[in-house]
Amino acid sequence: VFAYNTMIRGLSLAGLAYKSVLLFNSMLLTGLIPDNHTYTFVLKACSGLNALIEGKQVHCMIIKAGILPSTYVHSSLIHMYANSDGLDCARRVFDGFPEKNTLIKNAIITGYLQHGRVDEAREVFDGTIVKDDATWSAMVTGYSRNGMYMEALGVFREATVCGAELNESMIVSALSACAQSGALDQGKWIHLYACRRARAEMSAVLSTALVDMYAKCGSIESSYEVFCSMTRRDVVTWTAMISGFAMHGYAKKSFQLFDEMVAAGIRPNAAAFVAVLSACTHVGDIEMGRYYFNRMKIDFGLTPSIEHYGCMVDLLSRAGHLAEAEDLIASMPMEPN
RNA sequence: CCAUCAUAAUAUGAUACA
Repeated sequence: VFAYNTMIRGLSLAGLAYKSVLLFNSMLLTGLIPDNHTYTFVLKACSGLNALIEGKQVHCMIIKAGILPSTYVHSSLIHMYANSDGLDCARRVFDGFPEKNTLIKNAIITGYLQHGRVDEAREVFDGTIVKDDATWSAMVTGYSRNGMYMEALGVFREATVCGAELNESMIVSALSACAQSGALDQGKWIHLYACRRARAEMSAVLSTALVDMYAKCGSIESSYEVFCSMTRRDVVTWTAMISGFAMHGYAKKSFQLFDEMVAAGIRPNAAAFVAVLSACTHVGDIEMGRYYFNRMKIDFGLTPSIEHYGCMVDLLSRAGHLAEAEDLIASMPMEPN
């Protein structure tokens, strides 16, 4: 059973959720009895596949096997239903769970937030007396993802007041809320807080959130300062900085950073190309636009997505090259949106 | 018999136009 569990989990972690479910199936055929671990892993694979029917089958097996209410198994069930568009079923699992603890509440709060049902999430959140860092973090992130930045920052402030430990996810989510709402002062405060709590260098994720926050709040200098202070940068960091300069109209700086990134051995992905193409659009540089659009295909073997075509159409149209823009739309392998 | 090792849930950054 242990070997199967490890493989079922491994396959779904490796993005092979389909094989993971198949392996679960062959495990059953051998006559082995799955344990609680097995159920959580295969449910996670079902979540990743949006496999509601298979998930329900597993749920039935859990019931028939007489599995007692278990935080892990039932959190996984809630997660699976929420992910597979079965929020009502998720609620029923939640309601049927006795002695609701923090973990099980976190699962249903997250489920509601994924579907934009913030009021219901808030209700459970308020009813959660013992909140752990995931509870706070889920609520901040959920509000932020649903465009309710003030509410997100409100919950963040509440967490600080309650003396809850602010973990990195929560700080990153709060910074994202500042970025999207232009709350520079609040962002600066969080920056100071993050500096104080950091024992070593901040993680790339946190620093990137700062780079993004300063850029979007109009403070490109501070953004670049944070960027320069970093010793490790991944493709997301570079992309945040490139789009920061693009938004402020410093296209040359964006191009320069793009080249530096490639020289540093970081492979640009689709998002990096959107960023550099948007730099072209903001200054109307058709030549550079064509250059990067071609490099993307030829040098990096990336297939342009609808966003890339969108950037090019935007760029060409603004410069009055309407016929070329129209031809490009006609040449797209996908339906224009 | 002892020692050692492996498997649990939820949250977290970038991307044009609008």
